[in-house]
Amino acid sequence: MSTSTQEEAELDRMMEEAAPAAAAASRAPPSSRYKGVVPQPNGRWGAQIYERHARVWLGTFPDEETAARAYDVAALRFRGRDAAVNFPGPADADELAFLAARPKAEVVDMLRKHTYDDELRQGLRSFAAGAGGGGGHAAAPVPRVPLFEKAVTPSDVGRLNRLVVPKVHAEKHFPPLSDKDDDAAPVLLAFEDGDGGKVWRFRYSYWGSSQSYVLTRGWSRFVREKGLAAGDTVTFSQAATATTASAAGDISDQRRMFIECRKRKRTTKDGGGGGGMVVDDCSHSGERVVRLFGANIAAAIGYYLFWAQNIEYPKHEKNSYSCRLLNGGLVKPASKSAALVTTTDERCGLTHRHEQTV
DNA sequence: CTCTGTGTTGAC
DNA sequence: TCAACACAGAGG
Repeated sequence: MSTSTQEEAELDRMMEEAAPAAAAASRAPPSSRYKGVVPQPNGRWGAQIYERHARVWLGTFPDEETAARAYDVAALRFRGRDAAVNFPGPADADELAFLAARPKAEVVDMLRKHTYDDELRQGLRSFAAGAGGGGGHAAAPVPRVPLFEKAVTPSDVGRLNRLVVPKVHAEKHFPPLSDKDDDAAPVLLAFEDGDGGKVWRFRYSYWGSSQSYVLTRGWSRFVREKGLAAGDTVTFSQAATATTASAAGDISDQRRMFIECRKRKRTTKDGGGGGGMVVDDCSHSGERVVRLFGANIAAAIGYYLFWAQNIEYPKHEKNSYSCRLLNGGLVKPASKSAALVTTTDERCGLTHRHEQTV
Protein backbone atom coordinates (compact mmCIF):
# COMPACT_ATOMS: atom_id res chain seq x y z
CA MET A 1 0.00 0.00 0.00
CA SER A 2 1.40 3.33 -0.93
CA THR A 3 1.26 6.14 1.52
CA SER A 4 -0.27 8.50 -0.97
CA THR A 5 -3.21 6.23 -1.62
CA GLN A 6 -3.78 5.86 2.09
CA GLU A 7 -3.79 9.59 2.56
CA GLU A 8 -6.19 10.10 -0.28
CA ALA A 9 -8.53 7.49 1.09
CA GLU A 10 -8.34 9.06 4.52
CA LEU A 11 -9.16 12.44 3.08
CA ASP A 12 -12.11 11.11 1.16
CA ARG A 13 -13.47 9.39 4.22
CA MET A 14 -13.20 12.55 6.29
CA MET A 15 -14.98 14.59 3.68
CA GLU A 16 -17.69 12.02 3.35
CA GLU A 17 -18.22 11.85 7.04
CA ALA A 18 -18.37 15.57 7.56
CA ALA A 19 -21.92 16.12 6.39
CA PRO A 20 -23.50 13.01 7.91
CA ALA A 21 -21.80 13.71 11.21
CA ALA A 22 -23.35 17.15 11.36
CA ALA A 23 -26.75 15.70 10.58
CA ALA A 24 -26.36 13.00 13.17
CA ALA A 25 -25.49 15.56 15.79
CA SER A 26 -29.01 16.88 15.55
CA ARG A 27 -31.36 14.58 17.44
CA ALA A 28 -33.64 14.46 14.44
CA PRO A 29 -33.89 10.78 13.59
CA PRO A 30 -33.03 9.74 10.07
CA SER A 31 -35.82 8.87 7.73
CA SER A 32 -36.46 5.20 7.32
CA ARG A 33 -35.37 3.18 4.37
CA TYR A 34 -38.66 1.32 4.56
CA LYS A 35 -41.86 2.29 2.88
CA GLY A 36 -44.58 3.48 5.19
CA VAL A 37 -42.22 3.83 8.12
CA VAL A 38 -41.67 7.15 9.86
CA PRO A 39 -39.39 8.01 12.76
CA GLN A 40 -40.85 8.99 16.11
CA PRO A 41 -39.26 11.61 18.31
CA ASN A 42 -38.40 9.07 20.98
CA GLY A 43 -36.45 6.80 18.67
CA ARG A 44 -39.29 4.46 17.96
CA TRP A 45 -40.85 3.97 14.54
CA GLY A 46 -44.33 4.58 13.27
CA ALA A 47 -46.05 2.83 10.41
CA GLN A 48 -48.68 4.30 8.18
CA ILE A 49 -50.42 3.62 4.91
CA TYR A 50 -52.47 5.91 2.74
CA GLU A 51 -55.84 5.24 1.29
CA ARG A 52 -58.07 7.68 -0.51
CA HIS A 53 -56.00 10.72 0.45
CA ALA A 54 -56.21 9.75 4.08
CA ARG A 55 -53.50 8.42 6.29
CA VAL A 56 -54.23 5.28 8.23
CA TRP A 57 -52.02 5.02 11.25
CA LEU A 58 -50.72 1.52 11.94
CA GLY A 59 -49.09 2.11 15.28
CA THR A 60 -45.62 2.58 16.67
CA PHE A 61 -42.93 -0.03 16.92
CA PRO A 62 -39.57 -0.45 18.61
CA ASP A 63 -37.60 -0.88 15.41
CA GLU A 64 -37.81 -0.15 11.73
CA GLU A 65 -38.20 -3.74 10.69
CA THR A 66 -41.30 -4.48 12.74
CA ALA A 67 -42.83 -1.23 11.56
CA ALA A 68 -42.01 -2.19 7.99
CA ARG A 69 -43.61 -5.58 8.51
CA ALA A 70 -46.74 -3.89 9.84
CA TYR A 71 -46.86 -1.78 6.73
CA ASP A 72 -46.54 -4.88 4.58
CA VAL A 73 -49.47 -6.55 6.31
CA ALA A 74 -51.62 -3.48 5.83
CA ALA A 75 -50.54 -3.18 2.21
CA LEU A 76 -51.55 -6.78 1.55
CA ARG A 77 -54.95 -6.17 3.10
CA PHE A 78 -55.54 -2.77 1.48
CA ARG A 79 -54.02 -3.37 -1.92
CA GLY A 80 -53.96 -7.06 -2.47
CA ARG A 81 -51.28 -9.62 -3.12
CA ASP A 82 -49.49 -7.46 -5.65
CA ALA A 83 -48.93 -4.58 -3.28
CA ALA A 84 -45.44 -3.17 -3.08
CA VAL A 85 -44.01 -4.32 0.22
CA ASN A 86 -40.82 -3.91 2.20
CA PHE A 87 -40.07 -7.60 2.44
CA PRO A 88 -40.98 -9.18 -0.87
CA GLY A 89 -41.46 -12.89 -0.96
CA PRO A 90 -43.86 -15.57 -2.02
CA ALA A 91 -47.25 -14.44 -0.84
CA ASP A 92 -48.66 -16.77 1.76
CA ALA A 93 -52.08 -17.81 0.49
CA ASP A 94 -53.34 -18.64 3.97
CA GLU A 95 -52.32 -15.29 5.32
CA LEU A 96 -53.92 -13.51 2.40
CA ALA A 97 -57.14 -15.41 3.06
CA PHE A 98 -56.90 -14.58 6.73
CA LEU A 99 -56.52 -10.91 5.88
CA ALA A 100 -59.23 -10.84 3.25
CA ALA A 101 -61.67 -12.41 5.68
CA ARG A 102 -61.65 -9.50 8.07
CA PRO A 103 -62.38 -5.81 7.88
CA LYS A 104 -59.52 -3.47 7.26
CA ALA A 105 -60.28 -1.72 10.50
CA GLU A 106 -59.71 -4.87 12.44
CA VAL A 107 -56.46 -5.64 10.70
CA VAL A 108 -55.32 -2.14 11.53
CA ASP A 109 -56.40 -2.65 15.11
CA MET A 110 -54.39 -5.84 15.37
CA LEU A 111 -51.33 -4.07 14.04
CA ARG A 112 -51.72 -1.17 16.42
CA LYS A 113 -52.11 -3.50 19.35
CA HIS A 114 -49.25 -5.72 18.19
CA THR A 115 -51.47 -8.77 18.23
CA TYR A 116 -51.42 -9.56 14.56
CA ASP A 117 -48.98 -12.44 14.67
CA ASP A 118 -50.85 -14.11 17.51
CA GLU A 119 -54.20 -13.75 15.87
CA LEU A 120 -52.88 -14.93 12.56
CA ARG A 121 -51.62 -18.13 14.13
CA GLN A 122 -54.84 -18.62 16.02
CA GLY A 123 -56.90 -17.85 12.95
CA LEU A 124 -55.04 -20.29 10.76
CA ARG A 125 -55.34 -22.98 13.38
CA SER A 126 -59.11 -22.68 13.73
CA PHE A 127 -59.43 -22.44 9.99
CA ALA A 128 -57.60 -25.70 9.60
CA ALA A 129 -59.81 -27.26 12.25
CA GLY A 130 -62.99 -26.25 10.50
CA ALA A 131 -61.82 -27.09 7.01
CA GLY A 132 -63.75 -29.27 4.64
CA GLY A 133 -67.09 -27.72 3.75
CA GLY A 134 -65.60 -24.35 4.36
CA GLY A 135 -68.51 -21.98 4.16
CA GLY A 136 -68.78 -18.56 5.63
CA HIS A 137 -66.64 -17.23 8.39
CA ALA A 138 -67.81 -15.92 11.71
CA ALA A 139 -71.49 -15.34 12.25
CA ALA A 140 -72.03 -18.80 13.62
CA PRO A 141 -73.42 -18.09 17.06
CA VAL A 142 -70.93 -19.51 19.48
CA PRO A 143 -72.34 -21.25 22.52
CA ARG A 144 -70.94 -19.52 25.51
CA VAL A 145 -71.01 -19.64 29.23
CA PRO A 146 -71.26 -16.50 31.35
CA LEU A 147 -68.24 -15.78 33.50
CA PHE A 148 -69.27 -12.79 35.53
CA GLU A 149 -70.78 -9.38 35.21
CA LYS A 150 -70.32 -6.04 36.87
CA ALA A 151 -72.44 -2.97 37.24
CA VAL A 152 -69.97 -0.28 36.35
CA THR A 153 -69.20 2.44 38.85
CA PRO A 154 -68.82 6.14 38.05
CA SER A 155 -65.05 5.77 38.11
CA ASP A 156 -65.24 2.81 35.74
CA VAL A 157 -66.75 5.09 33.14
CA GLY A 158 -64.93 8.26 34.21
CA ARG A 159 -61.60 9.67 33.18
CA LEU A 160 -59.47 7.00 34.78
CA ASN A 161 -59.67 4.80 31.72
CA ARG A 162 -59.95 1.61 33.66
CA LEU A 163 -62.40 -0.99 34.75
CA VAL A 164 -61.84 -2.53 38.12
CA VAL A 165 -62.30 -6.26 37.78
CA PRO A 166 -63.51 -7.77 41.05
CA LYS A 167 -60.66 -9.78 42.44
CA VAL A 168 -62.48 -13.08 42.71
CA HIS A 169 -63.52 -12.98 39.10
CA ALA A 170 -60.19 -11.78 37.85
CA GLU A 171 -58.31 -14.58 39.55
CA LYS A 172 -60.85 -17.17 38.57
CA HIS A 173 -61.45 -16.31 34.94
CA PHE A 174 -58.58 -14.23 33.61
CA PRO A 175 -55.06 -15.48 32.99
CA PRO A 176 -52.73 -15.23 35.96
CA LEU A 177 -50.54 -12.13 36.14
CA SER A 178 -46.99 -12.14 37.26
CA ASP A 179 -46.71 -9.55 39.99
CA LYS A 180 -44.04 -7.55 38.30
CA ASP A 181 -45.24 -7.40 34.77
CA ASP A 182 -44.15 -3.81 34.52
CA ASP A 183 -41.38 -4.63 32.14
CA ALA A 184 -42.75 -7.90 30.88
CA ALA A 185 -44.93 -7.88 27.82
CA PRO A 186 -48.21 -6.22 28.70
CA VAL A 187 -51.03 -8.68 28.98
CA LEU A 188 -53.61 -8.01 26.33
CA LEU A 189 -56.98 -9.68 26.46
CA ALA A 190 -59.23 -9.82 23.44
CA PHE A 191 -62.98 -9.89 23.81
CA GLU A 192 -65.35 -10.34 20.96
CA ASP A 193 -68.29 -8.05 20.89
CA GLY A 194 -71.38 -10.04 21.71
CA ASP A 195 -73.11 -8.82 18.60
CA GLY A 196 -71.02 -7.10 16.05
CA GLY A 197 -68.14 -9.50 15.83
CA LYS A 198 -65.86 -6.60 16.61
CA VAL A 199 -62.92 -7.41 18.80
CA TRP A 200 -62.05 -5.27 21.79
CA ARG A 201 -58.60 -5.48 23.25
CA PHE A 202 -57.80 -4.32 26.73
CA ARG A 203 -54.65 -4.30 28.71
CA TYR A 204 -55.06 -6.39 31.79
CA SER A 205 -52.93 -5.63 34.79
CA TYR A 206 -52.75 -5.42 38.54
CA TRP A 207 -52.41 -2.11 40.26
CA GLY A 208 -50.49 -2.60 43.44
CA SER A 209 -51.36 0.85 44.72
CA SER A 210 -55.03 0.04 44.92
CA GLN A 211 -54.62 -3.74 45.03
CA SER A 212 -56.97 -4.04 42.13
CA TYR A 213 -57.14 -5.97 38.92
CA VAL A 214 -57.93 -3.60 36.08
CA LEU A 215 -58.60 -3.43 32.40
CA THR A 216 -56.87 -0.30 31.20
CA ARG A 217 -55.73 0.47 27.72
CA GLY A 218 -58.62 0.39 25.31
CA TRP A 219 -61.25 0.55 28.00
CA SER A 220 -62.13 4.21 27.54
CA ARG A 221 -62.82 3.61 23.88
CA PHE A 222 -65.23 0.87 24.78
CA VAL A 223 -66.97 3.16 27.25
CA ARG A 224 -67.20 5.91 24.68
CA GLU A 225 -68.42 3.79 21.81
CA LYS A 226 -70.94 1.92 23.90
CA GLY A 227 -72.15 5.05 25.62
CA LEU A 228 -71.62 3.22 28.86
CA ALA A 229 -72.87 5.01 31.95
CA ALA A 230 -72.61 4.33 35.64
CA GLY A 231 -75.04 1.63 36.63
CA ASP A 232 -74.91 -0.14 33.29
CA THR A 233 -73.73 -3.71 33.28
CA VAL A 234 -70.87 -5.35 31.45
CA THR A 235 -70.98 -9.10 31.04
CA PHE A 236 -68.02 -11.30 30.33
CA SER A 237 -68.52 -14.73 28.85
CA GLN A 238 -66.50 -17.40 27.19
CA ALA A 239 -66.90 -19.89 24.39
CA ALA A 240 -68.41 -23.03 25.86
CA THR A 241 -66.08 -25.31 23.98
CA ALA A 242 -62.51 -24.78 23.08
CA THR A 243 -62.14 -25.28 19.37
CA THR A 244 -61.33 -28.97 19.46
CA ALA A 245 -58.22 -27.87 21.23
CA SER A 246 -55.81 -30.08 23.11
CA ALA A 247 -56.01 -32.37 20.14
CA ALA A 248 -53.03 -30.48 18.90
CA GLY A 249 -51.92 -29.98 22.46
CA ASP A 250 -51.94 -26.25 22.23
CA ILE A 251 -50.71 -24.64 25.36
CA SER A 252 -51.67 -21.06 24.75
CA ASP A 253 -55.11 -21.91 23.52
CA GLN A 254 -57.17 -19.34 25.33
CA ARG A 255 -60.82 -19.82 24.82
CA ARG A 256 -62.55 -17.02 23.01
CA MET A 257 -63.97 -14.48 25.39
CA PHE A 258 -66.86 -12.12 24.84
CA ILE A 259 -67.96 -8.83 26.27
CA GLU A 260 -71.40 -7.31 26.21
CA CYS A 261 -72.99 -4.41 27.90
CA ARG A 262 -76.49 -3.81 29.05
CA LYS A 263 -77.93 -0.42 29.80
CA ARG A 264 -79.32 0.10 33.20
CA LYS A 265 -83.06 -0.17 33.29
CA ARG A 266 -84.43 3.29 32.82
CA THR A 267 -87.58 4.81 34.17
CA THR A 268 -90.11 6.15 31.74
CA LYS A 269 -89.04 9.68 32.32
CA ASP A 270 -86.36 10.98 30.10
CA GLY A 271 -83.49 13.11 31.19
CA GLY A 272 -84.16 15.45 28.31
CA GLY A 273 -82.84 15.45 24.81
CA GLY A 274 -84.01 11.95 24.09
CA GLY A 275 -80.91 10.53 25.67
CA GLY A 276 -82.68 7.56 27.12
CA MET A 277 -84.12 6.27 23.92
CA VAL A 278 -83.16 2.71 23.20
CA VAL A 279 -82.61 1.93 19.58
CA ASP A 280 -82.02 -1.53 18.32
CA ASP A 281 -80.61 -1.93 14.91
CA CYS A 282 -80.74 -5.34 13.38
CA SER A 283 -79.16 -5.58 10.00
CA HIS A 284 -80.28 -9.05 9.19
CA SER A 285 -78.19 -9.23 6.10
CA GLY A 286 -77.75 -12.86 6.88
CA GLU A 287 -75.17 -12.75 9.59
CA ARG A 288 -74.36 -9.54 11.28
CA VAL A 289 -76.52 -8.04 13.96
CA VAL A 290 -75.69 -4.68 15.42
CA ARG A 291 -77.41 -3.48 18.49
CA LEU A 292 -77.38 0.17 19.35
CA PHE A 293 -78.43 1.80 22.54
CA GLY A 294 -78.92 5.45 21.81
CA ALA A 295 -77.37 8.28 19.97
CA ASN A 296 -73.83 8.01 21.26
CA ILE A 297 -73.49 4.47 20.05
CA ALA A 298 -75.17 5.24 16.82
CA ALA A 299 -72.82 8.09 16.17
CA ALA A 300 -69.82 6.03 17.02
CA ILE A 301 -70.87 3.27 14.69
CA GLY A 302 -71.75 5.72 11.97
CA TYR A 303 -68.26 7.07 12.28
CA TYR A 304 -66.84 3.60 12.33
CA LEU A 305 -68.64 2.71 9.14
CA PHE A 306 -67.41 5.90 7.61
CA TRP A 307 -63.88 5.17 8.56
CA ALA A 308 -63.90 1.49 7.75
CA GLN A 309 -65.46 1.83 4.39
CA ASN A 310 -65.05 -1.80 3.59
CA ILE A 311 -67.79 -3.00 5.88
CA GLU A 312 -70.48 -4.98 4.17
CA TYR A 313 -73.88 -3.40 4.05
CA PRO A 314 -77.27 -4.51 3.02
CA LYS A 315 -77.43 -4.15 -0.70
CA HIS A 316 -79.83 -1.24 -0.77
CA GLU A 317 -77.39 0.85 1.22
CA LYS A 318 -74.29 -0.22 -0.57
CA ASN A 319 -73.37 3.24 -1.68
CA SER A 320 -74.01 5.17 1.47
CA TYR A 321 -72.06 4.67 4.61
CA SER A 322 -75.16 4.91 6.65
CA CYS A 323 -76.71 2.67 9.19
CA ARG A 324 -80.45 2.19 9.44
CA LEU A 325 -82.10 1.82 12.77
CA LEU A 326 -85.05 -0.35 13.65
CA ASN A 327 -87.11 2.62 14.64
CA GLY A 328 -86.71 4.09 11.19
CA GLY A 329 -83.84 6.32 12.17
CA LEU A 330 -80.70 6.73 10.23
CA VAL A 331 -77.08 7.29 11.12
CA LYS A 332 -74.62 8.58 8.66
CA PRO A 333 -71.28 10.31 8.75
CA ALA A 334 -71.46 14.07 8.57
CA SER A 335 -67.75 14.69 8.71
CA LYS A 336 -64.70 12.88 9.86
CA SER A 337 -65.57 13.63 13.45
CA ALA A 338 -69.33 13.78 13.52
CA ALA A 339 -72.27 11.66 12.56
CA LEU A 340 -75.75 12.78 11.67
CA VAL A 341 -78.41 10.91 13.58
CA THR A 342 -81.94 11.18 12.30
CA THR A 343 -84.70 9.58 14.31
CA THR A 344 -88.45 9.75 14.20
CA ASP A 345 -90.59 9.49 17.26
CA GLU A 346 -93.48 7.37 16.09
CA ARG A 347 -95.73 8.51 18.87
CA CYS A 348 -95.74 12.14 17.93
CA GLY A 349 -94.42 11.83 14.42
CA LEU A 350 -91.63 14.31 15.01
CA THR A 351 -88.36 13.94 13.18
CA HIS A 352 -85.29 14.71 15.19
CA ARG A 353 -81.92 15.52 13.72
CA HIS A 354 -78.83 15.55 15.79
CA GLU A 355 -75.23 15.97 14.84
CA GLN A 356 -73.19 13.90 17.17
CA THR A 357 -69.52 14.54 17.60
CA VAL A 358 -67.49 11.43 18.13
C1' DC B 1 -45.90 12.53 33.47
C1' DT B 2 -44.79 10.04 28.55
C1' DC B 3 -45.27 9.61 23.88
C1' DT B 4 -48.62 8.45 20.38
C1' DG B 5 -50.64 9.65 16.33
C1' DT B 6 -53.12 13.71 14.20
C1' DG B 7 -52.81 18.11 11.74
C1' DT B 8 -50.53 19.95 8.22
C1' DT B 9 -47.60 20.93 4.45
C1' DG B 10 -44.92 20.28 0.48
C1' DA B 11 -42.33 16.91 -2.39
C1' DC B 12 -42.93 13.49 -5.93
C1' DT C 1 -49.46 9.11 -2.55
C1' DC C 2 -46.02 9.78 0.32
C1' DA C 3 -42.95 11.50 4.40
C1' DA C 4 -41.26 15.51 7.53
C1' DC C 5 -42.26 18.05 11.24
C1' DA C 6 -44.69 20.11 15.32
C1' DC C 7 -47.35 19.44 19.11
C1' DA C 8 -52.47 18.60 21.11
C1' DG C 9 -54.14 15.54 23.72
C1' DA C 10 -54.67 10.42 24.76
C1' DG C 11 -53.07 7.25 27.85
C1' DG C 12 -50.78 5.34 32.20
